Amino acid sequence: MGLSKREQLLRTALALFKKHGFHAIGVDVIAHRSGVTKKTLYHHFRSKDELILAVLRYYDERFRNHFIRQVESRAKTPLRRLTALFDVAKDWFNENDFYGCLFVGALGEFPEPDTAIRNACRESKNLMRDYFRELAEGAGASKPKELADQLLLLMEGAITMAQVNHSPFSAQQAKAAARVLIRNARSSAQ
Amino acid sequence: MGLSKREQLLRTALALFKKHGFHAIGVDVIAHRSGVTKKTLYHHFRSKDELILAVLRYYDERFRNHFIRQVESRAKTPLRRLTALFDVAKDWFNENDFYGCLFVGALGEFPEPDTAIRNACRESKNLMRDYFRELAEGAGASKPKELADQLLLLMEGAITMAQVNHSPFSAQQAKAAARVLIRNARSSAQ
DNA sequence: TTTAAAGTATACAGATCAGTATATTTTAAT
DNA sequence: ATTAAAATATACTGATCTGTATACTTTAAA
Repeated sequence: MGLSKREQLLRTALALFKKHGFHAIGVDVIAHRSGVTKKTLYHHFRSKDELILAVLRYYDERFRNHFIRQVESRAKTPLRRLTALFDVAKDWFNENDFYGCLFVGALGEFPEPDTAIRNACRESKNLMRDYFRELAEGAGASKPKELADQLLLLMEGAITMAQVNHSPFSAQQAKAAARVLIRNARSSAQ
Repeated sequence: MGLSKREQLLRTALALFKKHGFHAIGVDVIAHRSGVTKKTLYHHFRSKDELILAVLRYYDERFRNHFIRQVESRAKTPLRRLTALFDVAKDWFNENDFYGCLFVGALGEFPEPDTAIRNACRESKNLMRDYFRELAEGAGASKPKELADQLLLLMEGAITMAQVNHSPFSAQQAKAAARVLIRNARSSAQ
């Protein structure tokens, strides 16, 4: 047996939202392309907003897990992993279905503050930041939180510019900048 | 006499697109809130897409001019201006109608490559990058283009994180990182 | 003062939007 | 085999979407 209907709906909606955004995609096309009726969609999700939220959570966990796993397999020390972040990002930017950060897209389409959708986006970035901080500590940075936040800015900037230029080159630029920031943070540690 | 109808439409549409994005805002509400009929809207713009494009161009020129003017008035040497970029960004993040970068929002909603809308977004970022490069050269960086691109990554990252956290603090984090990158680029110049 | 452009008011077309209703069929566990 | 949940097919509501049509009025320049 294949995927559950719920999982099928989440996957289809994710692919469509990634490419076209949220308001441009209707529930009809999501149901149809999932091989499911609209009634079934509304059986699993009370509303389109709830589906969107479920998609964000679904994607958040899978993406971050995959990203971190890639980093961990590619480099074996916290110091090396700090730069490997940008190698993994480069692979991501090269994927066919890369259309920028889904969460940033959601923030741009749902302005109401303190809503479930916006909070999910912030939480996702926070969890990634936590991983950066863990690595920065392990790498012996003098102020690991500051270094992690700076590297996160480079990462987010690289994501944006990869989308703008339809090129993964920003990942290399960010990696070069990251090396400077890391060296600086470690030398001030002495 | 007040603004021309065309200008009024551009301003209204800009404010609405900035907050809600593009697909979530209909031409009816734009016309109505401009105090204009839909017929008049379609007299000035052939389609909604053309209105969107006009809004992007309108905003691009005004925003960049304003941004650069602020930088130039706040600091008087290229070196100081390189860090002043992030002070001006902080003011921007503090504005009531700050909802992230309009162009990044457009990229998230219009996936079709090589379209007028996407090209306008890329062009806008290119022009800002050119200004960064001009400053980096004037500041005596060893590789001014590289420094400028790195600072642009920090800037874009700061914009994203300001929206995520609804806080201008990312501007200060980016400024601190920028200082390190600038110092490094100037010391390797010797 | 004539005249053409720009504007208004209003309604409409045809499509699509989110979400619901009805009635039937499949599925899976007891 | 029975039964309840899950799914189907289909149609519908009422709203909203982009874009157009018709008929009338204002505006501003020649």
